[in-house]
Amino acid sequence: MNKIRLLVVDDHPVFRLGIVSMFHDLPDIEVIGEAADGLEAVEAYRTHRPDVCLMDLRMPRLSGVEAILEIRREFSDARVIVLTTYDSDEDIFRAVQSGAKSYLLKDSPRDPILATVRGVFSGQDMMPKLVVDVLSLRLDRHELTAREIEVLRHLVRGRSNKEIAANLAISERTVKFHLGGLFAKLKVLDRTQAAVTAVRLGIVEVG
Amino acid sequence: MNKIRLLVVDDHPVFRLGIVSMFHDLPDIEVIGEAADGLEAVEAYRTHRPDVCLMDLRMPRLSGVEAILEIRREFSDARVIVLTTYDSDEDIFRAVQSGAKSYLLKDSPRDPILATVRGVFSGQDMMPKLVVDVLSLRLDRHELTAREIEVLRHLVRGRSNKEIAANLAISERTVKFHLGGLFAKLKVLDRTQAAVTAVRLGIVEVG
DNA sequence: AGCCTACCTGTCCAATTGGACAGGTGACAC
DNA sequence: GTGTCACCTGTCCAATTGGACAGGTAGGCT
Repeated sequence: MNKIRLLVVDDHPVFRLGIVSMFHDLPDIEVIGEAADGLEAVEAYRTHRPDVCLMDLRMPRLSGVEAILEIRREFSDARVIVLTTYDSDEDIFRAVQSGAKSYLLKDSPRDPILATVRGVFSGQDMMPKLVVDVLSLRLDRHELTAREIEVLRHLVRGRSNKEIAANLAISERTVKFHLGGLFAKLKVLDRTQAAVTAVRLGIVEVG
Repeated sequence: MNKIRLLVVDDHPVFRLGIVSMFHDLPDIEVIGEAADGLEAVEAYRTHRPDVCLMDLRMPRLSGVEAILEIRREFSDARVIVLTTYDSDEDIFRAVQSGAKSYLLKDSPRDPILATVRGVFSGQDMMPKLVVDVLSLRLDRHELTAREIEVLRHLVRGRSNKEIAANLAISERTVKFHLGGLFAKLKVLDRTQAAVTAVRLGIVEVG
């Protein structure tokens, strides 16, 4: 019998250890890899091709949402379960938009976590009621494009339009174009509000 | 040989499992008790009299800081290490004030955690550079004048200089004057970076 | 083919921004 | 008194910003 092959992604070593211990000695699940941030997660996914991935959201270098997007771009059938501390509607929304199959909080007891891994492995989406409630409130929101998110990342780091243009190898005018799209989608009026909003909603991580 | 007797306090079952696993099979440390919130921690401390206590901060019923204060009121030589997710200057400040011997983040690797437990057991205070940095940032924050903080709060909410001026009943020029002071003290070059920095350091709360 | 989308670019212009000059006040301490 | 500090104000100017025009390409879907 083949066990469910699990990839665990979390930047907290101790939490990873807890997760791994939780799955220790189970007859039907085994942890076949660990990653400490989004970049490592993408690499580990390419290497190990796990059946299911447990993914934290807020991590250095590449956030969980960014990692899920990248993984699902390469492996559209990837089954990722978000396991995080945070339950803000924005975190939930972005995680589900990015293609996560479930959304669990880190203070969940052991049994629901095991049940979710088994359910997602068998192809089900296992969204708790909380998630459904949150999503029903915001069906109208539009996703930011990949380019807009790139520009937003630079913006949050305090780069000027000129610097962003040089960095992305596009014209300054095009940077303004993407900023316009961002302002509209984030419902703000200038770059400062956009930066604060991006940080508040967790669209861009700051360190 | 007597092992270091450790009490682990955290409201996340998975995280407690990780901690306990980390100390499993060590020759010189053993976990002799666990608690899931501050009240349980105080009771467990009375019962077990551990050598060292690992304590989370944000927990139900009684917070980590409250638990430390209560424990140290009864056992003034108690050695408590804070182990938490949060690194805001307020959390760090209050933990150090309450008498914690060290302050670790949950994303710390295994070895520094072990080293800290051993160091604190032998009577040292083990404050990582993080704590020193954050406390000095807190001093920097206090160098901001009351007016500057007011301006900063408006800035983070996306107000223009004109709007801030109207709101504070001062001239637009004076707003610029305060902004200049903020840029220098926050070591940034424009309002966008100032806003992001203010949010990152927790000087202004959002959401 | 037509349609849609993401993406890219240009010119022109009004508004905003941030800094360099230069100068005020009142309060509190030595 | 003198000094210091937070606070306030002005003019002038270069740079940046953001928007209103008005276009372009490449790829996917029907």
